[in-house]
Amino acid sequence: MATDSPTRKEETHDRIVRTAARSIRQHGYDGLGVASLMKEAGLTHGGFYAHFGSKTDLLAEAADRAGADGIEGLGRLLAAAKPEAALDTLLDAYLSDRHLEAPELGCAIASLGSEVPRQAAPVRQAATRRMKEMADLVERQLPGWRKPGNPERALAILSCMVGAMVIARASDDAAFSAAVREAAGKLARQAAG
Amino acid sequence: MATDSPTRKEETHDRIVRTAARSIRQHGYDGLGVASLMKEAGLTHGGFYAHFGSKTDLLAEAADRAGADGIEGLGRLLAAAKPEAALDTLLDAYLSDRHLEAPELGCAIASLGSEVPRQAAPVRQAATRRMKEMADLVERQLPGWRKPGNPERALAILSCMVGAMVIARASDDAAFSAAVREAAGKLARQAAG
Amino acid sequence: MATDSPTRKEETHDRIVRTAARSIRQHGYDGLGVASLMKEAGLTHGGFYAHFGSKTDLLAEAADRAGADGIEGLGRLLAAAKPEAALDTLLDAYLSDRHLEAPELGCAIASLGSEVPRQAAPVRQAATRRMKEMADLVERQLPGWRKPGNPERALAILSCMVGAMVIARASDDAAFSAAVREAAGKLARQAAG
Amino acid sequence: MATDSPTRKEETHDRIVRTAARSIRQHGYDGLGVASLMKEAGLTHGGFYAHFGSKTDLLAEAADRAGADGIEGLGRLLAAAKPEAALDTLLDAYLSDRHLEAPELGCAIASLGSEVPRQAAPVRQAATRRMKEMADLVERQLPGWRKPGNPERALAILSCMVGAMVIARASDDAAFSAAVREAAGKLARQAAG
DNA sequence: ACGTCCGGGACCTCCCGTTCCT
DNA sequence: AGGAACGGGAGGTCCCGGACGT
Repeated sequence: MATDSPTRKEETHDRIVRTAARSIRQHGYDGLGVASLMKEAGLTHGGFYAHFGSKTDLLAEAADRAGADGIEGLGRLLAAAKPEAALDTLLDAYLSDRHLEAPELGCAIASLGSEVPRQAAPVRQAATRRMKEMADLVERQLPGWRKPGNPERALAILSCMVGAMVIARASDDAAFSAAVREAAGKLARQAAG
Repeated sequence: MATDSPTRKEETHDRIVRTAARSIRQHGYDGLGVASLMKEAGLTHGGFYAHFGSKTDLLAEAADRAGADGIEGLGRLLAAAKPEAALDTLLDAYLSDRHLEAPELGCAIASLGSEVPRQAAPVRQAATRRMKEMADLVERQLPGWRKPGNPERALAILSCMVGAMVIARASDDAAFSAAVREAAGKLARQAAG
Repeated sequence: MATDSPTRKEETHDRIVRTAARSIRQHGYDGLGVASLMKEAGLTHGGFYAHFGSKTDLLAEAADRAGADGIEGLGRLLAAAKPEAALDTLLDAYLSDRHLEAPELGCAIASLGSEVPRQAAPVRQAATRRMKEMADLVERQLPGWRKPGNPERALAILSCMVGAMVIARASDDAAFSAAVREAAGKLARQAAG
Repeated sequence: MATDSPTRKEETHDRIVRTAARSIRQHGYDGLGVASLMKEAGLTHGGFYAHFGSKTDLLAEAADRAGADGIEGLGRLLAAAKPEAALDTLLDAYLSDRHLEAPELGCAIASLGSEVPRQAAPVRQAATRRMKEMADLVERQLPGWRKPGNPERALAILSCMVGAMVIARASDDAAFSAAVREAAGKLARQAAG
C-alpha cells in the first residue's frame, strides 16, 4: 500500500501540533501553556514530554504548521478560482473581515510576525521558509509571472498585505481598519498590473 | 514661568515609562518584567506601585510613549530634509538596516504590531492613535497631499512599510530581508507618485 | 532587651518547620509534599523557596525539630515527676497507648527510624544528635547515673523502648502490641537496676 | 505427585517477588519502582500486571517474603550452632556489622519497621505474622523456653535487638552505632539468663 | 506471557505580579 | 521609596497503570 496508517502516537502528536498551531496564532507564542494546550487537545499535560523534547521543540513544529495552514487555506481558494481572477480572490480573502477576525485560522505572519524575531532559531527558520512559500504563492497569481522583468512585485505585494492586516488588527477603530485594508488592496492590484 | 519644573516623582515616573517603552519594543509586551524594568531604571521593584496602579497601566503609557518615540525620530529626520526628498528620506530611514536592527528605538507597530490585538484596551487605543499619526506623517510627505483625490495613498504606503519591516525582521535570511525591504520601497515610491 | 522579637519571616519559617516536623512523623519523609505542607501551614506553595533552598534543606530542619519535639515532651513530664519515680514516668509515657497512637507528636526515632539511613547527610546528622540527647535523657533517670560502672545501660534501655514502639506500631494485633510494650518495659526497669 | 514443577509464570512471579523483597529492605516501600524492579528482574515493566493486580499486591507479597528471608537466614545459622550457644549466635549475628551493612538481606522489621504503619492492611498483616515468628525463634533459644514462667522474655529481647539495629543504622557515628549494639546485646543476654 | 508504548497525575522548582510593612 | 514575603501558575520530570501487539 502507499502509506502506512499513522500510529496512535503520530495521530496524537499531530493533534497536539494542530492545536498549538491555532493557539499560537490566537494567543501568541508566549500565550501557549503546556497544560492548557494539552487540555484543549483532549489530553493532560503529563504526556506532553513523550511527544516533544521541550516546549521549544513544539513551538518550532507549531510555527511551521501554522505557516502551512495559512498557505493551504489560500491555496484551496485559488484552486477554485478562474485564473484571471486569482489575484483578486487572493487579496479579497486575505484582507477580508473573516481573516481579520479569525487569526487562529489565518496567516501566521500577520498574527505572529512581530514576535518571531524573539523566538528560537528553529521557529525563525520555519517562519522564513513559509514566508518564501507565501511570496511564491503571490507571484504565481501575477500576470506574466514566468517572464523576467519584475520579480520583486510579489514581495512588495506581500508586504502590503501583511502590513495592512497587522495594522488593521492592532487598531480598535473599525473604520480605520477597513480603510487600511482597502487602500492596501488597491495598491497591490496596481502593483500587479 | 510657563511650566513647573517636574517634581522628582514625575521624573522617576517618566524614566520608568521611557525605559519600558524601549523594553517592550525589544522584548515584547510579555517580556517586560516589573523587577527587571525597575532595576534598569535604577530603582528597586518595591516602589513600582507608587507610580502605577498595575502593570497594565504602565503598559498603556509605555505603548503610547513607544509610538511617540518612533514618530519623533522620523520627524527629526524629515525636518532636516529638503521637501522634495522628504518621502525618500522617510522610506530610506524606515526600511534601513539601522531600523531593522534597533527595534527598541524604532517604530512600535513594526516591533509590536501583532501583539497589540491581545493587549488591554488602553494599549490598543494608544496604538490606534499613534498609527493614525504615523499615517498623517506619511501623507504630509506626499506630493500634493492637501489636494483631494487620493487620500488613501498614505495608508497603503504605511502598510507596505510596516509589512516589509515585520517580514524582514522575522526572517533569518539577510538576502530575503533586504529584498523585501527594497521591493516595498519601490512600490511605495511608485504609489506616491 | 533580651531577645529581638522574631520577624515575620522567621515566624513563618518556624511555622513551616513545625508543621513539617509533625507531618514527617505521620507520613514519613517521602510523604511530605511541598504543596500540602504549605497549605497545612496556612500558606501557598509559591512562597516555599523564599524560606528553604530545597525540599532537602527543609527536611534537615524538620528532622531536627521532630527530634527536639519528642525529647521536649518527655522533658516536661519528667520535670513534674518525683526523682525516684522518674524512670517509671519516662517508660510509662514512652510505651503508652497515647504515644503509640500519636506518632506525629512523639519520638522521631520510633516513627522515622528505619527511613533515616536513606536520607541525606544533614538529616542523618540531626537524627544522630537527637538520639544521643535521648540517651542522655534516659541516663539521667537511672539510679546513681553519675557513678561510673555501667554507662551503657541507657543505650540498652533506649534500644528496648524504641524497638518496642516500632514493633508495636507495625503490628495490627492490639494484644501483641501491648504485650511487646509491657515486656520491654519490664526489661528496661530490670536493667535500670 | 507431591508438587508440580513450577511453571515458567510461577518462576517469573517468584523472581519478581524475591527481587522486590530485597529492594524494599534497601530502598523502602516507597523506593520501589515498578520499572526499575522489573528491569532488575530481567524483564520490562510492561509485563508486571500479568503477575500482580497492583503495586500494592506485590508489596504485600514482598513484605511477607522479606520477613521470611530474615528469619530463614537466622534459622540456618542456628541449625549449625550448639544448643547452649544458640542465643549468643543469634544475637551476634543480628547485631553484627554484616547485618548492619546489608539491610537488603536482613531483618525486615529493622529495615522497614517504621514504614509499616503507613502501609496497606495486607502488608501490615504479613509484618505482624513474621514478627510473631521472629519472637518464636528468639524464644526457642532461651534456656528452659518450654517451661511457663516468663513468656515475655522473648518479646523484650526482640524489642532490644530491633531497636538497637534501627538506632545503629540511623546513626552516622560508627562508635555510637557499635556501642548501642553492644549494650543491647548485653541486656538481651542478661534478660535471657 | 511478555515487550512496547502511551496517557494521567502528582510533584519539585522557579518566576513574577502584587501587597504589606517599614 | 525600599525590602521582604505571599500567591498563583507554569515547565519539566517521574512513575503508575493499562492498552496493544507479538
